[in-house]
Amino acid sequence: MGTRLARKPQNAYHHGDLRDALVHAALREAELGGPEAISISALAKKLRVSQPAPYRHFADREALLSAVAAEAFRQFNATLRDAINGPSKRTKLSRFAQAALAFGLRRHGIYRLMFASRVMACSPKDSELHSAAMETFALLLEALESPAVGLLREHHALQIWAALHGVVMLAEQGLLTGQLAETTREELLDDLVAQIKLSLSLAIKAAEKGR
Amino acid sequence: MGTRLARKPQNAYHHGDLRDALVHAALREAELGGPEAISISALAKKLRVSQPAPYRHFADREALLSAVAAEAFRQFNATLRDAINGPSKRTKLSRFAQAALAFGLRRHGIYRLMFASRVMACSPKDSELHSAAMETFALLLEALESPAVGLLREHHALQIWAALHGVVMLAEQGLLTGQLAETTREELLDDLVAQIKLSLSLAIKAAEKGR
DNA sequence: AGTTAAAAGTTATAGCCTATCACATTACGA
DNA sequence: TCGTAATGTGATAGGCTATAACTTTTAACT
Repeated sequence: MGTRLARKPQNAYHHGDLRDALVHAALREAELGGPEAISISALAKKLRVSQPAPYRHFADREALLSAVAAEAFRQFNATLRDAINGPSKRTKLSRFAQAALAFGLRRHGIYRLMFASRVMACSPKDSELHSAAMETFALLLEALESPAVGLLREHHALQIWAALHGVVMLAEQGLLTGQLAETTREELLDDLVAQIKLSLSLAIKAAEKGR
Repeated sequence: MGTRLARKPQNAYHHGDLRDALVHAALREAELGGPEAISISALAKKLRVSQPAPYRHFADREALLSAVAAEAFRQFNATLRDAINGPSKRTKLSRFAQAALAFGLRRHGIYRLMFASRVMACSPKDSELHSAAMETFALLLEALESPAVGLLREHHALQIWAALHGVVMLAEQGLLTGQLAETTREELLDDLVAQIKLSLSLAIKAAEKGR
């Protein structure tokens, strides 16, 4: 599927499915250059459409970025779901972590777009972006496989989430390239998961003793 | 010190210290709007200088951002150093973590600039930016107060660094505002520090047993 | 089927931004 | 003191976002 053709009308005037075509073309751009590589006018040119046409579908550039980020989150979620459900000797959480790291490094332009804070911060709670991101969190909770409930469970999920995100961000910036080789990254992650699992079990024991 | 005046020449033609003035004015802009709020021409206007003048001091916008990020790292480092050396009942590491989180949240525009990956990735190893960031890492190592040596020490430092960075990033994006209140953040951090300390001591014991 | 309003696309244009060119002025070392 | 490097200026090219006014389809209602 090369140029993402229109569905019904091949007539010159109406593109047919410009909105979708824009999102996917933008995703391809971001793949390499990150969010700042997305230019509305460049996309219009590439899709053989007049420069202001995209504004029929998106209020402004931010709105497009938001839609692209939402799509990226959906792909991210699909990957994570596969990792969780797929077979492995390791724990679900470990598979989740490795998959997230791999996604973040392999598709780092997109990953950066997903977490470009303005996009997340400016989009309202009911947006598709927000709900897609929430689903990611739900997947993490699922991967956690913890008997803990309520706040404790969420608390630990957040810790893992933060640590994971931090590793990806640092790895992308080459801050992990000091004396530490690339192989260290996966090791680092496994350590991290093991460590959090440990402290999680300790916390649960403490909580049980408490009540 | 309002407008960051020239040092010697008050004559209209030469500004005197335009480079420095640009960096600090840009830092003020980024304080609110992050890296994307920095516009060379806007800065030139604000400093009463012609629009192309900044290009005498910076090859392009990226170069300016890089210099600004370096200055931001220096301020970050100063804050962290104070936190480490200052008095507190808590551990050095805890103080370090709390200070880093506070900086990241209070000055989140700047923090985002510091870790805007293109800036870091594109700047060469010998740049002032890179060395400033390395000093941050050195401070973390100092705060760690661990008897561990070599790779193990660095390994744990990286884990903390990543987790900390992750928490800041997530907090900035409001991803921590679900059911979890703001007070949870500090708690989260302390848990995180405690947990890492724990696993660190375990790892050291294991290493000692190993040799 | 015919009319009409909404949806989706077009050309033209304004305004901001980056960046480069050629030229002017000042600072400072030989 | 003389000249060159450093620093600043006006002019200009080109890209991008965004809006306005106009045109062409689509499809919805009678």
